[in-house]
Amino acid sequence: MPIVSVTTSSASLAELTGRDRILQEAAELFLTKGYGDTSLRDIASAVGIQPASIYHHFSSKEVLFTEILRIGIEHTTEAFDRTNADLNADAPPGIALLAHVEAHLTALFDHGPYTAANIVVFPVAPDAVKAAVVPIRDAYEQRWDTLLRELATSGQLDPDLDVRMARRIVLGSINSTIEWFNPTDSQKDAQSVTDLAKVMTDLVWKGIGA
Amino acid sequence: MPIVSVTTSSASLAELTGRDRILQEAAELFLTKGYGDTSLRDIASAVGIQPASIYHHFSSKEVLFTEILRIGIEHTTEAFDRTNADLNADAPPGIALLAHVEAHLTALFDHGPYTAANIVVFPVAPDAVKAAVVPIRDAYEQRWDTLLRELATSGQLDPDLDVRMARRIVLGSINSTIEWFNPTDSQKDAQSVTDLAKVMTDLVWKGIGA
DNA sequence: CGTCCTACCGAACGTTCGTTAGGGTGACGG
DNA sequence: CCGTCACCCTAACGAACGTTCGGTAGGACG
Repeated sequence: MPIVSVTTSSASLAELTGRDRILQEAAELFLTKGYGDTSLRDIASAVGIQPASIYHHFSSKEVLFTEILRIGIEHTTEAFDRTNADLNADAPPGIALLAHVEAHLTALFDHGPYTAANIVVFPVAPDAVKAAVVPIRDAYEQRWDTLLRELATSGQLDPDLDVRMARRIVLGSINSTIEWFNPTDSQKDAQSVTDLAKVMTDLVWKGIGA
Repeated sequence: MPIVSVTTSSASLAELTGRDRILQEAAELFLTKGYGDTSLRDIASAVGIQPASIYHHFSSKEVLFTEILRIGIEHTTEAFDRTNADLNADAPPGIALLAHVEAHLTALFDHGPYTAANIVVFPVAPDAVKAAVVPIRDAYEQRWDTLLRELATSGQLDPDLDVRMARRIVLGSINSTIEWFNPTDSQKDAQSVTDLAKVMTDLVWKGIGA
């Protein structure tokens, strides 16, 4: 059971109350304007409350931001574990990678600002926030290390690539898609997250060369 | 001739004077703490001058930051063009990609904060800064589009991958290395930028699958 | 009815912010 | 030798910042 309830992605903004509403609006603002340029007055006015009211739910701006990052990682970690549970034990290794890439990307685009903030804003976050979040990040990254190590020992991964470096490259590559991929613009470029996952898995697995 | 002189990477911090010194220190601070959490007083004290003195060289904080991003792109663009000029016309396509990946990565790690800020801080930069920088970014990205289109028309690129998307994936992948790669820590993990370029080129070209 | 507790408010606190005004000093060209 | 300019200074401005404090409306519970 999670320490803090996590808002489901299906809940619309207006349905949220109090604390969850603050988290949602704050996450969106932090993501677009960064930490330092987002004031508690910005957040409060987006929610429709007074700045002082935020302190009823969070003891400081840093704590609020840390909680946002934590929720984002929690979403992603749960998606990873769910995928692991769903995966057939004797599934081909390419399938396992694809499934986890898709799970990661789905978490990334479904829970929008929470997960995205971990990639976009975390690198320039205050040291105190970083320190609080790093352990949770590590736990998630170790899941990937385990996955990639299994692929390597089963001979399906280039042995010249050490696992930690491979994980960094793979996660870095798929994370970088948040800078340009938008699952909601269903224009002619129309691509679902599933399509993106396929493309990105192909990239890291087979490359783009013909 | 560039509008503004660009500091060479070999110049040490102490050698720089006035304006260049401000740019260097500001770039480092922006990169680590973000835009909003870096004050002009922070920058001034790092340089060893008074906050007001910055206004002799830059008309505002936004202009200073914009100039840093501009210099970073300029470095990268020049590295791209230099590589193009050096490349033998009949070089194999794999070599061309490798050369440009290496040029990009070298620019990324050689001119540290200037180029890195474009990846780390730009996404959360103030709108005015973004608007000023986007055109210069586009010019660089179009160089990559041209390169990838040449690889595609010569049949060496997966035809299912459209050029713009391929460019985003390739640049996103290699840019994401700044989050973890450090060329200066010559520990057992010792790897030069050249080594990294080789690995990243292999990734986007052939993938990590065995 | 009295007593909590949750969720919020209005007002203010001290601090820090980006920015401006105006002055000084040393190097250099006429 | 005088002006000009580059470069930096001190001092201060109003605005905005994170945060604190005392208070209040309303529901739950005895």
